[in-house]
Amino acid sequence: MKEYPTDKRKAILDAALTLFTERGFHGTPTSLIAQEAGVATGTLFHYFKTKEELIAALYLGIKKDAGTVLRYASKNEGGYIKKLEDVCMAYATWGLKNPQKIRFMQQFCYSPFISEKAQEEGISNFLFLIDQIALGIKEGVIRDYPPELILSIISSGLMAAIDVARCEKDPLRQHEVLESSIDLILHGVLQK
Amino acid sequence: MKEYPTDKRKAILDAALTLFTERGFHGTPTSLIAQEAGVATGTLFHYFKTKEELIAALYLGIKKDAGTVLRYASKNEGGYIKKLEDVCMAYATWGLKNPQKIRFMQQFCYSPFISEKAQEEGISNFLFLIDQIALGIKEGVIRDYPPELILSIISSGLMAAIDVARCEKDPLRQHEVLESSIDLILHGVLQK
Amino acid sequence: MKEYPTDKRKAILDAALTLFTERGFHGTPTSLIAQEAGVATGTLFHYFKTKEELIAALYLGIKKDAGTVLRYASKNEGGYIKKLEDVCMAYATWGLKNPQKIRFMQQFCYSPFISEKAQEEGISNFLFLIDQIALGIKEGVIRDYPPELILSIISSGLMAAIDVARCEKDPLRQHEVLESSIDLILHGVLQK
Amino acid sequence: MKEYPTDKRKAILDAALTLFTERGFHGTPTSLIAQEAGVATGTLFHYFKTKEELIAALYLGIKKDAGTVLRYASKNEGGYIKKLEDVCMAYATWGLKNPQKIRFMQQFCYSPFISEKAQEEGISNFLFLIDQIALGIKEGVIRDYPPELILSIISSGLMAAIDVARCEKDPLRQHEVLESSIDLILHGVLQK
DNA sequence: CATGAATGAGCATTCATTCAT
DNA sequence: TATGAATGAATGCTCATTCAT
Repeated sequence: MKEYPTDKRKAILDAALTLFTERGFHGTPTSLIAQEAGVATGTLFHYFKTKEELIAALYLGIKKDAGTVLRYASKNEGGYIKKLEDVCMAYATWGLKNPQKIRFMQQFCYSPFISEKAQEEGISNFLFLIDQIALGIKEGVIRDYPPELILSIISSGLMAAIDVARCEKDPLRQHEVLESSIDLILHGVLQK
Repeated sequence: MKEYPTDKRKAILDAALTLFTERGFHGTPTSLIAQEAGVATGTLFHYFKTKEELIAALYLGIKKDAGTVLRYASKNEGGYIKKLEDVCMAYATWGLKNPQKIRFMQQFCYSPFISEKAQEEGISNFLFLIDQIALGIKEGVIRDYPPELILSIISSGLMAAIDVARCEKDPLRQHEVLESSIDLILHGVLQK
Repeated sequence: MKEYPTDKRKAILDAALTLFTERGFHGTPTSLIAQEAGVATGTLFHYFKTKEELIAALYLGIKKDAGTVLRYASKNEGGYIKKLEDVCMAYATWGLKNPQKIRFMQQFCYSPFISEKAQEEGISNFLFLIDQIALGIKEGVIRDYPPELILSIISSGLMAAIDVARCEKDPLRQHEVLESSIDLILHGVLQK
Repeated sequence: MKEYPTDKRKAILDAALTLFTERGFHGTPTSLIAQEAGVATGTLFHYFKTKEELIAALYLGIKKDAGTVLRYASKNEGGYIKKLEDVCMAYATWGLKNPQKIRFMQQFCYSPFISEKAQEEGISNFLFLIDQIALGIKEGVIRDYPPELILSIISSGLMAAIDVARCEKDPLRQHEVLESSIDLILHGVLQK
């Protein structure tokens, strides 16, 4: 399905992202979103039939963003391990630069506000990583454990890493934290 | 009846835990909590001045629970590594057996509903682990990285492990998943 | 300040005035006001952010009403004393014809429900009378006492007069009471 | 009916007076009154069956207080006019020294919270003044107007005077204001 | 497409009052 | 007498959503 991004539609999504991360889903009235976006309350419901639909759209957009980053990074040159590291670093860096998006995902990935359909649709962006990991196992580069488990552990580790890195002010130190984290995480996952 | 004087406070907390995890914070009216707990709505506010205070009490109680489990496990016999494994397994097992408590923490640890004070108070139960990890580093058993980072990665990994394990029906399989996870996580953290 | 009197806004104010005087501020639920005004509860809060704001609006509106009556009467032809009598009679007559507005002011002028700001804003409508009294003193028509004190005594006397007059059924008798009262009050204030 | 004032009963009345004048009737929960009085919530309802009964008791007590002051002053030596002045000054002075009681009466004399019965019972303390005024008229000392009207104007004038006097800090100035006021008020009421 | 006034169900919280102890 | 935990009806206010313009 194609989307026709309008100024207003984007303004609403942007305002919603900021407000949701600052105040939570239920702490953010649609009227406030509309106001911050500079549109009328009715307009919001013109673009999104429901508040939940707005949430879902935001969720899927962010997941797609993240997926794009991952896919792009996985096309880098280099051996399997190098590529795996690059993918992790790309994801972590993206998360560090988009704190609102990360916070949004952290806040809502477990919440009942995200419908199952949206949940699954969001996950679909990451399924290709499962295949990559399965390949790594077959090639003897990655330890032989269920690929889904490995992916889960890696991604949750990266989320934690982003949180820790965000506590640092200095960008250099932030990068160091991410590198350390990726070393710690992958060291547990790789053979040898 | 007389032997077990109704602990209304506990009944409220229990009902709240179940309902919050099922329906989310804002999806759960206080009236419903009171009803499920078998008390009047006013009674709820007699024990908890505010809905938020109820949340905080729940949060802290669960954190304390988890802390107790950890502390108890860390007194086991055995070498440093064995103890670390035991602690991880104890925590993961507790999480698996208390899915509501884990879900609650997952849902609310990032949410704005938890005040900073409660947040910090909750974390305090885990600070002793930082010291343990620092000790491990000094003894050359654990890789030389910031202890806070290591703790973050371990605990987020365990949370992910619990999620994956919960997808399995067979308790044996569940245990296997936890063991695999702990292997994956600690392998990255330990020397050699 | 501009006002945009809407049908609904006015209906709410009218209903509130009646109900507040009949049942008191706290004895009047906003839901009842809305119902009597023929609007939804939400509509009331669309026009008045708060129940207190509704009160304040009512209070200021009535004060403004009264001020208008006074200013209009003070433009009458005639000597100073005649004008003073006219102003008093105009005010008392207005009060007698608008019993709800008078009762409202009596009930709420001392109450903590009226914010200080509203209080002062309300009084501002009457400040010009102070100047008039000061002028009378300078011209030797009014006895030499603090103008504020004289105004206080006159206006409280008029309020009492209205109360007494209201006990009469016959409009003629009511008017007589007012004339008697004004005679009694001004006789104490005027020279000679 | 006799009253058996207990420590607690008095403590409750005192606390109630202070709180009612500070926060209004409905702004003052019985629980707060009990707390300030240093008794349990149940105890308040032991002495006063109802919050309204407490109000009424307070109201009648204050009215009785005021009545006592008036009766006492009306027994002074001196001619009719001197006695009238004394009574007015005694009342005004009492009001100035008991601001809470005055404020309470101002707040509640028009409010629907005071039952008619209590209202009438309260007024009964002042009926003897009507007779006094009627006597004054018969003797040609007071102008020939309805005694109830004259009493209303005098007492409302005194209330206004108290309000104005309370704005002064210096007790001497306060007394001056009261004397001025009584002069202004009675000058309008007395013959020649 | 855009608006924003209007809606009314729903919710957190309060508080007078009761009653078992 | 005195207590204070318990009650639950009542209330101010919110907010997602609609719809006439």
